[in-house]
Amino acid sequence: MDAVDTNVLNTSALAEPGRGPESRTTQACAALRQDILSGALGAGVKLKIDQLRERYDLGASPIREALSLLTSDGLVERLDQRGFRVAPVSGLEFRDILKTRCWMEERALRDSIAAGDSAWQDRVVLAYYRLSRTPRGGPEAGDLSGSSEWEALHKAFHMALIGGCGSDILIRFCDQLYDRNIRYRQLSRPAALPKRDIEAEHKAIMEAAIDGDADAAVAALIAHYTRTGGYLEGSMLDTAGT
Amino acid sequence: MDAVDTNVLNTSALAEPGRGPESRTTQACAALRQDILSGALGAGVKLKIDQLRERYDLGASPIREALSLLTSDGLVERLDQRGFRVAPVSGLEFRDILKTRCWMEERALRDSIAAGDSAWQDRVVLAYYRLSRTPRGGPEAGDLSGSSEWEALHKAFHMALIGGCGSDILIRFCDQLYDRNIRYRQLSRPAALPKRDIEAEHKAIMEAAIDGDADAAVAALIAHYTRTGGYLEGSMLDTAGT
DNA sequence: AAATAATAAATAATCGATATTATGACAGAG
DNA sequence: CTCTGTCATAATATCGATTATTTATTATTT
Repeated sequence: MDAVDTNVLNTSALAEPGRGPESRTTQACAALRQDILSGALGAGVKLKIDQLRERYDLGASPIREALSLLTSDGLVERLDQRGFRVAPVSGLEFRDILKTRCWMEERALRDSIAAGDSAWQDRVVLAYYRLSRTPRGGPEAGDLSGSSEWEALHKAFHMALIGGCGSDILIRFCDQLYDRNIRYRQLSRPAALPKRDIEAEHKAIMEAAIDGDADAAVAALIAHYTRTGGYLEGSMLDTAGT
Repeated sequence: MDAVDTNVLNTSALAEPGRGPESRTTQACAALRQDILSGALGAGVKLKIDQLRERYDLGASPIREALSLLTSDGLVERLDQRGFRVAPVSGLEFRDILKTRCWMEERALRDSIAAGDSAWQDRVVLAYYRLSRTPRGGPEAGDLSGSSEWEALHKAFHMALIGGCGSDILIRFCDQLYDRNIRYRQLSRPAALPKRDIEAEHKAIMEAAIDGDADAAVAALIAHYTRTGGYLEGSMLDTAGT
């Protein structure tokens, strides 16, 4: 029996020298994802092919294919015969994402802890360590590129936490929801950030998880999410731009 | 002038009836989904563009785009620079689907019952009624087209059950998993079917749900799924492509 | 003879151009 | 003054052909 690895589109900008040249479609997909998640392409914005063609210096085919790939991830909307646009945001969807995410990640985290795999523990610790020693480079720095490295490590940490649950499907769903959630965080970045000690929260989650204290780990994780959620909810504005 | 629009029943998430003509991409997507779910395109089979181009009498672009759309639903796998193939099956994945699906649908069903929306109840009753009076037309009939109508109604019934949960995200995930699961059912169709009274199981689920008895409804639903799962597990053969 | 390199065939990915469709302005009727 | 239908414009969706890459085959070398 071979463990079939399901397709993972979430390439975190890893350029491997030895194997495989990236197709233009893959490039376009990564670039578009990046720009949507970072907010460079705002919610609801119409994605005209020619415009994107010029922006990324690519042909129309790879662009279209990349947009198609992103639609099922909920980042792009496909209006039949009317082109593509960045998926719009709404308070309703945000609450749905938050709720579903908390619930799914709780399950995944509990399963991971229950499995108690030592390799999993190692990955969690390592991911935490990398994250903790990387400055966020957030609003005060203003540099998106520095911040994007932090973003990657942050995601890696959270994915490592749930990575031992044994369900590829659950992991993939959480991955999708993580990405969809990021956009909402970007919407009110300056407001919510400085007030909390996020690193301490991460540490609490990590330690409880490694200790095998599922209840504490889950509580810390949920608090981590809902707290962010609360901030965002306050400073959310429905920018349904056409 | 010769716009022959083959109106295909779109099992996908959002489809507005009465609206303009379908794009070729949408047609291709529906046709491919149908053929993959029905098993006409077996698991792991390589999906060569030219081959599909001839099969559906379409250009390469719509085909590629349709395949890209199906990728994120887990029905098609995209090997960078090496084309597409039907997602392979495995016992591991089957168990993952079954487990995750039971767990997610339990949640969705409980939420739907808790919400207690009367419009939701109506939809459930209606869906059940339609399903119950439609013959399965399964292995003995051998007619796939008749059976595909039953398939559509069966899915509609199960989606109606969880449709009142209030979470679009959860509904979509369940939808995806339902489709992914169908393929496994097709793999061992003759063996598992005749032994049970599936209609009675549906009735039990429906009645408990309408009565507001969440525990009973969930128990019946889970039994419904795991029973099928057990049969399949027995007659499963790992036809791994590579 | 086995392993490696070179070549040929097949197929995927991409581009440029065309046909189709939606969008928005405008004129004319009610 | 509002509504309705028509037409010009912009954008999408699609096709046919070209280019790049992988896979299979054959030839060459140790």
